[in-house]
Amino acid sequence: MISKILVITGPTASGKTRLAVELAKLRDGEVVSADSMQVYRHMDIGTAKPTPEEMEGIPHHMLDVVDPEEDFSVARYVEMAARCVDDILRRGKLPILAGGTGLYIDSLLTGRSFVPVHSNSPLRLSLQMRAQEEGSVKLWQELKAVDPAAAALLHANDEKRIIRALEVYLITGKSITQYNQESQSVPPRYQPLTLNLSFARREDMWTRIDQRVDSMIEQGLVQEVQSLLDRGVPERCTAMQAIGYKEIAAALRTGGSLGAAVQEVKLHTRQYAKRQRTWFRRNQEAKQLVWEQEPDIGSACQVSTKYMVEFGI
RNA sequence: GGAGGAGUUCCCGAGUGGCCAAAGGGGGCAGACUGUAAAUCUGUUGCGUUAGCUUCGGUGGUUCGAAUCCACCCUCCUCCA
Repeated sequence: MISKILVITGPTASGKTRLAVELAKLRDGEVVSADSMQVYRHMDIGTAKPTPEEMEGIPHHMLDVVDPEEDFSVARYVEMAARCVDDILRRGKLPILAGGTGLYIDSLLTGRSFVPVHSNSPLRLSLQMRAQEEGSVKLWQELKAVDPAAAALLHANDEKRIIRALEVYLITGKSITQYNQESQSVPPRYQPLTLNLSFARREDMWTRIDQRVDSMIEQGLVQEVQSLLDRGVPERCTAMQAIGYKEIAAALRTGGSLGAAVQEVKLHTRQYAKRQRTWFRRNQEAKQLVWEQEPDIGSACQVSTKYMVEFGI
């Protein structure tokens, strides 16, 4: 018997957090965040992490689970989040998985397993250096020799994935294609009712994004970034790649214009939202909640409740 | 008023007689995505289904042929008054 859970997806600033809390209140649920950046401590403003007030007493999981300088990855996410979800289920409550990181959500739901090769091996470093010097095409050709199926799926410029595929083979002697096939045969871990939020017109989404970025600045995003830097968090670590952090950190380092950095943050956020939309759009099963102009949580709750009853949660 | 310089496709910016619907970058749009995923990568981007049509500030020339040459006009910038 596969447990049913509620999943809320959608691009950034589409109202996932608020809807999750409202539905949690209505159905005695707890929220499990599916966000690759909200997992980091001390990164609150720029990740739009729900505040205690916004949580309204609803327990939230998978927030603040690692320090910014720590390594984190999908594999760790799935492991930790699954534990949270199972625990919520065990306590007879409804798990509400809410977030914008498509890979994390899909990986958790499908029960996908990951190749037990850590991504910070010395081998990876040397492959990265070789990619710099010899070009990723060279590595792609090597991959093609040992794992033609993987090479066929990857573009010769897709350095990161080529390196991953290659390191898996070199370390385990087994191709990533084989691992992936095994992973696909695993039955899904949960049965989701997915609510996907989106805006009817992208201009409305852009407006909201701009407003959100402006308000992050007002709330002190610059200081938050500064304190991360003061803390010694290196600019190249994953956490500092987050939109809103990398741009401002760069401006602080170079003495560049903060105003220009803010413009960049807005642009990058829009582009990110676009990618999220692409990811979530391919889920044909998802129930679509489309905002006419702004998120209308009230009516979304009603519609969602109906879906939930149909679905049996 | 005088002397120079510049106006290119959504933006920046190359292009100085044919190989130019026009490099490159940005942005947009579309897509991919199995241990960095807020990352990374790909395709596409004047109109038309094709023939072809309409573009490079404007108008008119030169030429078999012009974004590229000439004339005048308009706008902007710099310098001298």
